[in-house]
Amino acid sequence: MSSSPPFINVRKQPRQARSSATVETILEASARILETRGLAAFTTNAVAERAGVSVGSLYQYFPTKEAILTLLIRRKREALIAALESERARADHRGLKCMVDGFVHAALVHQLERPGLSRSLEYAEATLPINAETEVLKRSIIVIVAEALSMHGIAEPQTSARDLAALTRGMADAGGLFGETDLASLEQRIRRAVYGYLGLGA
Amino acid sequence: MSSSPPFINVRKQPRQARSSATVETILEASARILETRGLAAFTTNAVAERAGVSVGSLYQYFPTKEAILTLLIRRKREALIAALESERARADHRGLKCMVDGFVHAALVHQLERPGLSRSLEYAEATLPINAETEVLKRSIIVIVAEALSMHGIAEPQTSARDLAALTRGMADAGGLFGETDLASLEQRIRRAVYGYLGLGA
DNA sequence: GCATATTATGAGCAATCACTCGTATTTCTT
DNA sequence: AAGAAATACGAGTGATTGCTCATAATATGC
Repeated sequence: MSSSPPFINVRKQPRQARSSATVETILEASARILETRGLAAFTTNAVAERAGVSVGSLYQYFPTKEAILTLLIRRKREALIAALESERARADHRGLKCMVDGFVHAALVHQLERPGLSRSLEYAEATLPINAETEVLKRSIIVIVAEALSMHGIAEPQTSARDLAALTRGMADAGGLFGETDLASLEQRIRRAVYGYLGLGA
Repeated sequence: MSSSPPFINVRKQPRQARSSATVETILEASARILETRGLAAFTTNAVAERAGVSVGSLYQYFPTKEAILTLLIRRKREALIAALESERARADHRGLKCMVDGFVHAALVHQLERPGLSRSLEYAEATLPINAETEVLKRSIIVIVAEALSMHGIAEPQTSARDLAALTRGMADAGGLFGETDLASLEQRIRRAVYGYLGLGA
């Protein structure tokens, strides 16, 4: 009954620089496999091989295959949360429109950085047994947007935040799948939909 | 060089009623597994067991596991195409808004009928090696909407059709995941976004 | 009723899966 | 330099995978 470990998904905490590097290598190899060949190709043997690391090393830091997925999801989420929060802070004294633009831009850049990876992690999360920690991060993304919307008098901020996130994700995903390169154009089209949803004039 | 078989995904054409029933049973069992337990649980043994059929029977009608997925995807696509086309036919003499409403409604009902199944098939299709036939169906969905938009003077009808489909799918998917029951409310929110995208007044 | 096609069966195969464990190597501490 | 701790290794485990094939059961045509 001593202190609980800070990371339930990591079997052993890296104490030397080289083991931290190993963990990062494993995570990046996993990400590459997920984005290029999808969840079906995501096997522990494949990850170890791609990372240039033995399976044994992999299992020293991750108790299960799913733990890798969970950590990847958490990191992605945290990155998006950071981006959204910096956007909210910057937009506090600006108008609703300007702030929404910032959110859309952050979400779009975030997702189109590695579209295939985002897609795989998204599906994995919907299929995986519900992870409390991941769920909290998911909620807090919505909460950040919802609070910002609420501050500008938008009705039903929670629902609106969920809808806008879903709308943006859907269009970004399709853009990634279609091989869209003109990010600015896609961004503008998303804004049109978002403005319409919020009842703002174009 | 005789006539090519009508279905490349079916190993043997059912000739008796009972074998057709077997094929349907296999498809429905696959759908249930996909929607309740996801792609990872979708194994041929699991499908056969759930269908109450032997693996051997399964492989008499489907050359590979992926062939089942392909057929499920094709059927879903064809159903949506039929719904959209009936909507287009009915809306020929109505306004743009009314027609768009019909499209949104059809797409939403189609996806929320079995949200988990839609999600799994969607991801499977993005991961599977590109299937020409499936790609054609995907395109024709966009074409149907694009032509309708074009007829009402919407600029960039192809891109707009893709965007609206993606937007609707994203919001519907999130609604399904969230367990949203009020279909009418979700439909109305989607319409707000769509109207905004198209530059129509609410 | 009999021959022939059609359909159904499931034990079992090779391949692959997630994961373990005994051992070797490297780094840290002193 | 030497012992201890941390890290890396990879052959090998049992389980599961996609799928085959020899055989049995059923339906159809005459």
